[in-house]
Amino acid sequence: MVTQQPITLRDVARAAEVHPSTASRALNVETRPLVNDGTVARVLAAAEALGYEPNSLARGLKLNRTFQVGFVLPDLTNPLFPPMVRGLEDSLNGAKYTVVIANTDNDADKERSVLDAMLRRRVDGLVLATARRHDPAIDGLREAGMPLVLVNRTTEDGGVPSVTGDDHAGIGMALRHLVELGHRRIAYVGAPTSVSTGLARYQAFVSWARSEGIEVDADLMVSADWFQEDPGANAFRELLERDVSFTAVVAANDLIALGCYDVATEQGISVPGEVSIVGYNDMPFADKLSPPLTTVHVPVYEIGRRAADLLLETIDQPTSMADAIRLRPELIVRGSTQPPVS
Amino acid sequence: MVTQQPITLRDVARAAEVHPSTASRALNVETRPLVNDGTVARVLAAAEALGYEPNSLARGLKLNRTFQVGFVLPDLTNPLFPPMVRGLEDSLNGAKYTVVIANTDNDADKERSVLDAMLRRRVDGLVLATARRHDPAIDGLREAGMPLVLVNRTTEDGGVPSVTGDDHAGIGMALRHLVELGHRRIAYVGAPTSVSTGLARYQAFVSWARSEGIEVDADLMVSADWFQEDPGANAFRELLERDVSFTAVVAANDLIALGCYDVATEQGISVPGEVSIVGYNDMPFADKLSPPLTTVHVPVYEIGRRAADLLLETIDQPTSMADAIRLRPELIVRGSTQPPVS
DNA sequence: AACGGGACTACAAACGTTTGTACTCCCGGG
DNA sequence: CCCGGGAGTACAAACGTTTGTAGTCCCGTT
Repeated sequence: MVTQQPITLRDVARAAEVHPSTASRALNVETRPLVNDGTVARVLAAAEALGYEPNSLARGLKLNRTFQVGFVLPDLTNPLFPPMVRGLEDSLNGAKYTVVIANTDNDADKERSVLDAMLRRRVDGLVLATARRHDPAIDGLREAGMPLVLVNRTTEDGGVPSVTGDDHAGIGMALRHLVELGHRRIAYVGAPTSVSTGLARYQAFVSWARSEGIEVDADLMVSADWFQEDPGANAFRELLERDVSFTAVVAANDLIALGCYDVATEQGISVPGEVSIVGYNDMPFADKLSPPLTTVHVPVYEIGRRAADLLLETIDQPTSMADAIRLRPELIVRGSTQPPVS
Repeated sequence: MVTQQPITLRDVARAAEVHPSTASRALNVETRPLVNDGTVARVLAAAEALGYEPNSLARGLKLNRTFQVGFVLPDLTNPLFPPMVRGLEDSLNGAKYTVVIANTDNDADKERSVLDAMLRRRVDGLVLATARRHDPAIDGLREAGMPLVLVNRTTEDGGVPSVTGDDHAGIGMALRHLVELGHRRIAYVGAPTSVSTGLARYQAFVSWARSEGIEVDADLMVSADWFQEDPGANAFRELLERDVSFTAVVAANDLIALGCYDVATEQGISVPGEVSIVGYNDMPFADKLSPPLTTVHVPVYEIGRRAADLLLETIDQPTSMADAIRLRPELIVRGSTQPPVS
């Protein structure tokens, strides 16, 4: 912990009595075979003894890399993202990379400007949580040859590696849970289909409803304007005004479910007494709501880790295939669902 | 958005028909007076036209700076921190700095290792949210000459700049609120006094109780083992077992208050019917609990911003005074407090 | 006995900046 | 007429790496 002025490669070279270039090759596992085993040992010992740590600026300058990757997300304050950031950092720090976070607040102008800043900062790669189904910004980045990985959402234009939760499976778990409890009239409070998750969850709901033999009634489906509480509340109000009967609702995410909660208390509807609600994401504090929210847990930390790994791969060999990794979610049953009373 | 291979200083020098060194001086506002006004104009124009962005690696290598600052915190997943991170980034990115986040999970070994990693990474400064009242790690960093700013918590060994909420004022707001509602028997569910916030809030409670003419009864004071839900629940249970009467409790933070909630429902005690509870921090979703939590809002984003500014100052002139900035909190009255029934 | 070549190592240039120093003008004063 | 000096600019070294190339040594083959 004492002040040590930086040890350079020259220092360890001198200590090992070799030329700096030899020391460099000895330390780099790629080039290590080029140098005699004895010398390698000497260099390694010297480096260890002196506590040598390569200067990543010099390294980056030479290799034309910044060892920084950008993470572009709507808003770090959304509880979905901190665990993802932890996953990213845990993976990337090990590889000596650094994560720089940028928030777009769902604003197109701001998104453009943060992407621009990232480019000028010369990040080595980008993790994007802001993809729309057709996204010119992403096309631009790809053309510019920037290594990319999408998380959470994907684009339909293909060719971009991504790591997401398996929305089809997840919605299936939610729906089957309700069906098993005995619900037959199940509503869906969705989200904009302009982003992949909104579309996928909608489609999954329809498809699972069919395969479970549940009636798919357009009157039972509404869409919130965004994945947030107020839009969710508005959508649920709209649903109630239609005056159709239902005993349960699947929400496109937890915040929308929260909006449904609000309207339910507002209108004196008991949850889960009169209507069961299941959310999506299992955000922190979902267990602290009243009633505790039954929801589908998506492995967010893991998504971060895998995205990091994928990005590193892409940086190292830009030719690599565009994997689309889907991680399996898990149903978390809490207090917001129960058999229908009817 | 098109692929542009990097423009270097040589390029703009060539375009402006000057030597790179002259271009460098012209672009740097510090050294600009050294060069003829006309040439400055020519260089600036060329740089603008070519879209020149200095390579920060080369710059950092020369200046012996990484333009990275570390943010060491217990856990990004704690909802207190994301807004703070946003504040930090908003301030630092403007100054071309990058924030690298490290979590300690409240583990001493891990803290040591992340600090070590930060040092080896040669960050230009550190923001610490993990200070204990006497903290050898911090002493070590100071001796090593690392620019530091503490947030949230402070150390008592002095001399380190810090940005915190004003806990004395905040606890005062909480207590006065309860007194104004008519409460006289008010309990305090505290937190470890080994960290500054724990101590300050405890002392503030005692001091405000006195000045408000409230009896300070040791039987009404317990301490949770940590700022978390389960420890809060245990502490509250202990308080109840003492079988002393009280009508309200001040909790040292929101999570501890949450623990009190849990025990209350568990033992059939109605909040706020039988006992009012006020928390501290105003964490996200505090308004979503049932009942919505009355709490003291601390300006976390602002803390981040100010910490960043302070750190930049400290980096630029290490002689600068060790300011201790205290930001004023605000009472947020929600549903967990009401006049005592008695 | 000479030579090709493998194994290893040293040399030097380069990445893109910043900055100390030296150079060239040109002007005014002695 | 010469010289000191200020203003402006160019030169070159340096930051700490990586890597292409050239050098040395020695062994085995002819």
